[in-house]
Amino acid sequence: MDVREKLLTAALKVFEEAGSRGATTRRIASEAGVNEITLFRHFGSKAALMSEALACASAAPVENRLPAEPVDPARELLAWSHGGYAHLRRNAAMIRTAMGEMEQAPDAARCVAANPARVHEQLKAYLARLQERGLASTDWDPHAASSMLMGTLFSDAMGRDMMPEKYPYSEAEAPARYVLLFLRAIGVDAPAAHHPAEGSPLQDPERGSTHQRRRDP
Amino acid sequence: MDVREKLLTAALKVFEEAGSRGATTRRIASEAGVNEITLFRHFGSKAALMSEALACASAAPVENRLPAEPVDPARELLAWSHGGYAHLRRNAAMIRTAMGEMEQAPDAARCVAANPARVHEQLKAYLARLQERGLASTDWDPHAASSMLMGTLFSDAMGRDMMPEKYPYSEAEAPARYVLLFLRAIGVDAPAAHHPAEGSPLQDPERGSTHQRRRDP
DNA sequence: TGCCAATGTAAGCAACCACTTGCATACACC
DNA sequence: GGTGTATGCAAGTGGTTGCTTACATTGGCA
Repeated sequence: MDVREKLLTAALKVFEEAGSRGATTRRIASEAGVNEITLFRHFGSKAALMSEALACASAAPVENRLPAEPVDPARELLAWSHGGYAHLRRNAAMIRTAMGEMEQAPDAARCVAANPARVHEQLKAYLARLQERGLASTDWDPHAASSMLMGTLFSDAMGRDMMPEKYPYSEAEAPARYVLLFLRAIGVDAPAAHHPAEGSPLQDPERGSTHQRRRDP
Repeated sequence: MDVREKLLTAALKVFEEAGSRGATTRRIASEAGVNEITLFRHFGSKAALMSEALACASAAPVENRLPAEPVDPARELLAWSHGGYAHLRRNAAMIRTAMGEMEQAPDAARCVAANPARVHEQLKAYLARLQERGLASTDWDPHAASSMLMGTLFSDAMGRDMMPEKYPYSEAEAPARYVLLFLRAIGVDAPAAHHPAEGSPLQDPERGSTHQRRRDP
């Protein structure tokens, strides 16, 4: 493994667990198994190293794609949520630290914030398309709905480390639980038997049987 | 204003914008308009000051209460969301910083996490009561639903400072947008004309008229 | 007036920080 | 063998940090 690369990943790891002030050049170099001077010879300054490490870390793409034309909203939103949630969980520590230092290093925070802003636009467009195609109700706002689904996944991914008792579901099944509620919110039918392996146990036993809505009581 | 109190609020403010490593005793004292030595004479050490400041800050109660017995779910959940959201917005900087330092100072993070964990239990109990009383559908999980509503409000409150363009709604109306979606998710009717002042403009024009659900197409 | 507690000023300490200089070592390539 | 390049080691620079010591000032109260 190249020395530069070792230093970059070490910088990211130390940053995650100590913040930029706690990420001292000594600690980063030691984490990379490299002399501290090598760090300066390669990157010139700590600031340059940190900014490069953060930039290349948040450039990692999210591997969840929504089709331009929706076909099976339940299945597509579930797959999308799984991918996005996994990405959030993988980078949870970095995201938390970068958010915590937004006031002191707004550029780092903005670099981390670029990704979700773009993803939000994609989801919003997909949801609007659902409405156009008659695949969902039309009496809700795609922007708010997109914020809702993303926010739910985000705060689960961030809070799971801080309040484990608040999240009894496994990371694997949590997104499905939220998506189920979300589909009801936007007026999409609950998924049919698409995923026989994981479809059934995610709802309460009396599933669907008592779906009463009080209409003008 | 007492010197102790001035130091505590100054410590909190500096912590919010610089983190615990950036919150130097010199800076806190200067922020409080007090000599640095007075800080040590009052609190003995920086760690003691910070822990007391954080403890008393996160002890501030959330002023949103849910009734033990639900009467008007839409109105009650909307009021609850408004209160909780306002509290989150007020403490957003502190919460972000504390979350970012979870790895280095887990006790501070746990002290901040205590409040939402308790609130989550209250909301979950309320939602379960809604189901028992037949005021909502029964084919969803109160735990996941509580996480969803809280997570939505939380990530809006945290992200609004970092990505203003992602949140075009004002802080005043954002909770209502989410609550509207949430009520649909849990199968509660949209609020009737309870809030004539703010009820109408929060839904799309064709409100309720095209609430179609594809049933076994 | 004298006393005492709270606060301020000045100076400094050891530890740590980012970063530099000077020199030794290793290894690849000609 | 000679040369250049990458790395390591030792030491040190000026600056900051948490915290201390010693002494002066203030103001309320007996």
